[in-house]
Amino acid sequence: MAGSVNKVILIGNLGADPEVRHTQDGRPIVNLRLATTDSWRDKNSGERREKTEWHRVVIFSEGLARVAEQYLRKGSKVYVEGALQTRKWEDQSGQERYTTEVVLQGFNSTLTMLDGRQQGGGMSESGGGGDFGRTKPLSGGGSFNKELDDEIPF
Amino acid sequence: MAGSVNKVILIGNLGADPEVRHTQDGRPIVNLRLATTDSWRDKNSGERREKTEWHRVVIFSEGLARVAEQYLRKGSKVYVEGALQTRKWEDQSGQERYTTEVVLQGFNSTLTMLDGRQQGGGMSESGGGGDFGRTKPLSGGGSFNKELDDEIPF
Amino acid sequence: MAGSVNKVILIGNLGADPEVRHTQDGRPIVNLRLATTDSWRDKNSGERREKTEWHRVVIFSEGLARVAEQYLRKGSKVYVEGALQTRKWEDQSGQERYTTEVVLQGFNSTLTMLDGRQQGGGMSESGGGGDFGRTKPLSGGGSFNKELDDEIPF
Amino acid sequence: MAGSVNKVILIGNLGADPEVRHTQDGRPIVNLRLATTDSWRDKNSGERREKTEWHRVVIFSEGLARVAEQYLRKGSKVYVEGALQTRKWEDQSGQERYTTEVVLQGFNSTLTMLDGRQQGGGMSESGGGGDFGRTKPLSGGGSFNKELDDEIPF
DNA sequence: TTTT
DNA sequence: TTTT
Repeated sequence: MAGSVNKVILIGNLGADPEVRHTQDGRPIVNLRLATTDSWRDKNSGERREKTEWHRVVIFSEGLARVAEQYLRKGSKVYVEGALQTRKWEDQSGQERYTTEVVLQGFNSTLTMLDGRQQGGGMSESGGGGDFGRTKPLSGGGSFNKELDDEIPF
Repeated sequence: MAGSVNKVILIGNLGADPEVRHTQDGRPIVNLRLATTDSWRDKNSGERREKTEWHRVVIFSEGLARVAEQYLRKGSKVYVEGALQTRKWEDQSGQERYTTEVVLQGFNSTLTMLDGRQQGGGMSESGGGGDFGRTKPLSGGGSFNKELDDEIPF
Repeated sequence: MAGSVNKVILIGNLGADPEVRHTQDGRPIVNLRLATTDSWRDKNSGERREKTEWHRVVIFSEGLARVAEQYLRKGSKVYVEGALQTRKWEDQSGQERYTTEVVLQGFNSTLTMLDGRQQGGGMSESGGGGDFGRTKPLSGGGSFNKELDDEIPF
Repeated sequence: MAGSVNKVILIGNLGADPEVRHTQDGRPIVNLRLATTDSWRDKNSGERREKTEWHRVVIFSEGLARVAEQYLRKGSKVYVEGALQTRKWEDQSGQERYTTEVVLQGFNSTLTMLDGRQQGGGMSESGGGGDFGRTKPLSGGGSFNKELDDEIPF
């Protein structure tokens, strides 16, 4: 459709280490579980209330995927910019299910680490840190791989 | 959590007239089905490919809900700014299901109509049009009604 | 710096036809004057007040520049996504001046037309219209040309 | 104008402590100098190049201003969401000058601290830290005070 | 003037 | 399952 925009911006922390799968030709695809927490004061009780939202982030952009695999860990705080995508799948009983994800793929996708040092483990052997060893928000390199959705069993 | 952001920005067209439900105390809650379409040229075949993504938008902000009810129709083009929220529900067979929606509620929610005239019907009797008869992006008035999730059967 | 983001999102109308200049090697650079209008009701007087903000948009991305040149006209409504940049220049009297612009350059830049038909003139001969004859938000192609700032007299 | 959006999203570090001024009736207005840094690899030389952009942020929202005054210091990393605004002023020689700022005022303005602890000084006596002692992105409280632009000598 |  |  002419003139459409589909953009998600999240800042949150990883609830687990990145999950990495690979396509048949060896490119990495990374899944993140990202938490954002909203808190507010209840107008009636005056109590402070808090609600955490969990997001599924899927990184198809090769450069961003490699970076996420190397530098992100459980607890990492990241800025993520991608698009909403809902995919259909079948559960064990053959029923249709839908899962909505934030997809980083192609242009206008960004991943930036917001904590200079990793608080999880595993950084030492890989070196780097900070903004993944580069300093610019990492952007998707333009490869559109929508077909991958099909070939990958989530 | 300190320093978290959860923001969705969409520009698209309504696939149907807004669905309006009401809370027990009479406030409207509006559901929109919003389409965004992405198109690209396939790198291998060179063919133009297109993919439409459908989004569920739920408007809890009273002001925005009233405006959506009055002025939006199937086909309307809108700018929407809200937050991602996934809610759990049970299907008929008692199985847990999850639905992810773009929620307009409280601060930092916006709804702006992008077509000066309605292309669906129903605008004439209500007057208005353009940006709903006002010209500023309509913003959520701060009422947080997370409890509503429970009381409303989607 | 690690973890920095610089993003501007505007939806507004062009106050004039795009201005096009060319680099020595023939690439187009396009300047837009874009208006956004905010309106609100004065809390004291109750009167409706309105304020228009004018933005300078500079398009270095070759693809977006060509599209803007071809399809945008005075009055066109556009969605623009770019970055803030302030450049220094000297006025006639040799005094330092600063101008802040929204720059579309490289990744994470987007330009999308939001009115299907041009309301200014000049579209007929160029054909196109809608979302510039393609339907995906046009993104900057990755060419970083910061040096251009210097070679171009604004 | 119907359907306009004016939004700036920045993540960067403060180059100096917040500057605080007060209106005649005692409300604080805070100015921040915020740096965002973009880096890229030069396509010709292959060298890594870096460019820092400095932004003027003005906080009119009373709640956000108090928070910025209390918890932000030189070096603090923040997420800022506001709107672009260019104001005209006269220099000493009576010449018209323009300054573009990111204004946090009213709805759709947000300020979130992204470093849990202050690295500058001055936090100890004020306590707090983290997300300013609350955990939700702080939002402008809805007070539109555009008139302030006039009454304040920057 | 920040940060890495 | 994160974070404060």
